Amino acid sequence: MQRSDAPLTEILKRHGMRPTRQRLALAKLLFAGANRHVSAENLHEEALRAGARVSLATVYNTLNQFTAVGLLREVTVDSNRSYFDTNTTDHHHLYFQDTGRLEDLLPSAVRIGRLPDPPEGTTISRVDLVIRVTARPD
Amino acid sequence: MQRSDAPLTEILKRHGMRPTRQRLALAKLLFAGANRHVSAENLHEEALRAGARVSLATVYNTLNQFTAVGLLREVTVDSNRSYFDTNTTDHHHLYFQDTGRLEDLLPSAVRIGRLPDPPEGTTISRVDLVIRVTARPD
DNA sequence: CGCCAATTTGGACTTGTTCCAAACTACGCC
DNA sequence: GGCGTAGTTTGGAACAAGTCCAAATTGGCG
Repeated sequence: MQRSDAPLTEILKRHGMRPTRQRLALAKLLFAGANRHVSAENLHEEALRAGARVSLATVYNTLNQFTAVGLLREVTVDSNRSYFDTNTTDHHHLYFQDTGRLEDLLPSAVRIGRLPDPPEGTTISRVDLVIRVTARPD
Repeated sequence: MQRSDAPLTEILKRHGMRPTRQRLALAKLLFAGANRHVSAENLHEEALRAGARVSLATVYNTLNQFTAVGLLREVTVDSNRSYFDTNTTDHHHLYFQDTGRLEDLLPSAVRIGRLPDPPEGTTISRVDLVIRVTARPD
């Protein structure tokens, strides 16, 4: 936390969270570079490897809090593990079923021509499109 | 199993499964009427209510087997529960986040204009589109 | 009918995630 | 700078969905 986590600190504060050591460490891993997709276990290991002392429970808490305030988006591609995406803008996903890798697709890569109107009394909260690919057998 | 499960028996045989009492009971619930979306717990309860003695383990086995042979399709909309869809043709889903209800969308209801080419060495195995709706706050 | 491989089953187990009560810490206040 | 307190973290227990397993059962063929 020595140098220039000022922006991260600001982001946390702006969303009503105290900039604790743990949250800053995780935020740094999540938001320092390019967009990423992480699972809780996954991020926990990475944090430990990076020397941050954070419990798995806190990683779960933090991922959920970040998601609640819109810093992350949950992606549902695997029915027994949650993934979180640092890219919260409108886009789609490419999922490599063999490896579990998840990749963003620019919204421009997919054109969704028409959507049905949502049923009476409901609004569309989100449209998720996932292209699942496997290694070509050959 | 008294009357006319012949077609169901046939379907099971055709897919290399013995038409056991349990599989016939589950198949009847799944394929007797309109298309449906079920979870394991869900189908298990229903089977018990209908008087079929089936263990939860068998429900899991059967759903997985049916999926493996293409009688069912797994739908991933909730990261901590699996849903199975009796409609295995090309279509999309409407998901009511408040209630967990899942509904089919005819392929004609959504037009996907363009898909990206799959990465080198991979083939698209499936394209899943889920429209998530919530009760309109008002 | 009798046999054998396929199937079912209850219960133990695993894995992902949440809960909880106790310990810790950020931060506004004097 | 210390203090108090509400917010946070934590390890471990608890939970839930799903799989595994070895023993018991059963479908189908000869």
